[in-house]
Amino acid sequence: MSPPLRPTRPEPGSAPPGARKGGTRHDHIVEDIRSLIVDGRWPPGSQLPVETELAERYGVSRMTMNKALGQLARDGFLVRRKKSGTQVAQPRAESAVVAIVDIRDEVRRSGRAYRFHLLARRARPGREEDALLLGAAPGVGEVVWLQGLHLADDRPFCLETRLINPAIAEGAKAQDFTDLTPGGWLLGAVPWSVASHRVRAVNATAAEAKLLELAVGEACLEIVRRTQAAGEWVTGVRLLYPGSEHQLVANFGPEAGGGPGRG
Amino acid sequence: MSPPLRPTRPEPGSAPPGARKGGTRHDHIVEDIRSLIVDGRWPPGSQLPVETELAERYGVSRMTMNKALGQLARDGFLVRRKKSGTQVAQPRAESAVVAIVDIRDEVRRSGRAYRFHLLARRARPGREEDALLLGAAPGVGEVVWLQGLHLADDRPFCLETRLINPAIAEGAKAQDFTDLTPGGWLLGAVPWSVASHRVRAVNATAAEAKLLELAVGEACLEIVRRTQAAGEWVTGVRLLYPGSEHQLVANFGPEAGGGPGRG
DNA sequence: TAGTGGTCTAGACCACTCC
DNA sequence: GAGTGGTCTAGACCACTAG
Repeated sequence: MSPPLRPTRPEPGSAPPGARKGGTRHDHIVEDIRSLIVDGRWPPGSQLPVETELAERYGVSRMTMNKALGQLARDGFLVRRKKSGTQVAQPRAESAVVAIVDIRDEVRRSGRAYRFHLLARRARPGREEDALLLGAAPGVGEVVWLQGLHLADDRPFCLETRLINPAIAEGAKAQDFTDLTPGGWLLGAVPWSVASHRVRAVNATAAEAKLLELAVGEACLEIVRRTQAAGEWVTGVRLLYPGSEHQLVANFGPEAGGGPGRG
Repeated sequence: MSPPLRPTRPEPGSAPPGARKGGTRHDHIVEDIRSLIVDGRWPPGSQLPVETELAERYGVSRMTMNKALGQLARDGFLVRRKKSGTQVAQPRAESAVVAIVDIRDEVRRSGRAYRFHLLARRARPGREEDALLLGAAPGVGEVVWLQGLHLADDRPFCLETRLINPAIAEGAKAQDFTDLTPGGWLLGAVPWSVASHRVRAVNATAAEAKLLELAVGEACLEIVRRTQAAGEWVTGVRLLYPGSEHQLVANFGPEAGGGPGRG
C-alpha cells in the first residue's frame, strides 16, 4: 500500500469512531497519523485531506481534528499553510534537542549514591573576571564565590564553580551546603528565573584534573549556566564533567522544541 | 505590590478586553501571566483563580482561557490539579534543553562560507566494530562507510564519520557528496526517520587532530547520531567538533521539552 | 476571489480528587 | 459529594494566500 511520490489525499488508518482504548480522541488521532508518517505510508510531501474531511472520517468535530493536526505540525511532522492545505513535512533529522538534567537526579537515576562536598566559599567584592561566568559585570557590591564537588558513590562526578548574588539570594553566605546543593538551595531561595546554557568541550587543567581524579588535559564537558531573575543576575555556574563519565542524550526530535515524546 | 508567601487569588495584570495589538487572545493571556510569574508578582505556590473566573476577568470564553493555562502548564510555569486548582510552579532552573542544529545552517548563520570535503568512502561488509556507531550490529550485507570534513571559510569545522545502510538509502555508493552533505542527501533519500543523539567530550586522536588542525589530545565535542526508519537502521554518524570552535547553546527552559520561547 | 487553516464561543459532560 | 480541570461539540467569523 505504498502511495506514489506525491499522492493526493492519502487514506487515514483504521479509525473506527468509538473503538479506542484510553487517552483522548485527539491523542489517538495524533498517534494514528504519526504512525502513518513514520512507517512511511504517508511519505514526505503527501497532501492530506482538508480538516473538515479528516474530522468527518475520524468522527470528531473540526476543533478536535484541528488540535491533533496542530500538534503534529508543532512537532514537525506536518506543514500547514492556508489555502494550500496540510502536507507531510520533509524530515529534518539533522536537528534535535538534548536535555540538561539535574545532577542529583542524574546520579540517583544511575543507581549511585549522591553527595555534594563543598570545597571552598568566599564572600568578596565582584571582579572584572567574574564576567566570564556571569556574561556581564557583576556590578558593585559583594559576591559569593564557591566551589564544590558532586560525588557519585563518593567518586568525583562533577566539579562546580559558582557565583551567587547575595543581594538577591539572601542567606548564601550562611548556608553550609552539606545536605543541599547550591543549585537546589537557590531554587527555593529565588522566586523565578530565566537561564541561558552553553555546552563546550575543554581540557582539564591541572587543578581541575586533581579534583576530578583525572589525567591533566583529559577532555571534559563544560556546562555554563547563567541565571537571571527580575532583570538581575542571580547566579552563574560552571559544571565540569569528565568526558568519559558524562554524556547528554536525546531520543529523537524532528525539530528543536519538542519531539513526539511530547517533552 | 508583593503578595504574601502563599497568597490566595492573585489579581491578573491589566487586561482590557479589546485593547491588545497583535497575536491571538490566548497568546496575550499567556504573555500576561508569564510576565506576572517571571517578574515575581505571582511567586511560586500562588493559587490562581479558577478557570471560569479568569476567563471572565480576561473577557474570553473558558476554552480560550483553558488553552492559555494549558500552555503555561506545559511550559512548566503552572501546575494544575483537579479539585485543588492551578498554582504557580516551583522553578526548576537546573534542567534545560540545548539544540543540536544542522552544521550547514550553523556555519552559514555565523557568516562564514560552508563547504563539505569528502575524504574517503568505501563499500564493505558490515563488521562487529560498526556496532559502536550504530548501537547495534549492522547485520549481514554491505555498508557504506565514509569520512569527510565540514569546512567554514575553508578551515576545518567538523569531522564526520558515517555509516550508511545502502539497502535503505539507495544511491549512497554513487553519490559524490561534493555539493550535498551526506546528511543533507540522506534527508531526501529516506522517507522518515527517528534518531537518537549522544553528546560527549573526547580527546582528539593523532589522526583526528591532524585533520581538524588541532593539537593532539585537544578536547572535542562528539555528537553521535543514530537514525532508524521503519525499524531498520539507516545511518550512524559521529561528528567531532573542536572544543574551542563549537558550543551548544540554550536560552532558557523551565523544563525539558520546550521553553517559553516556544521552540 | 475562493479555499484553507486559525481562532473563538457557549454550553455540555466527564474524570479526578480533596474533604 | 462537590469543585476543579480536561475534553468535546456545532457553529461561526476571520486572515492569509494561491490561483
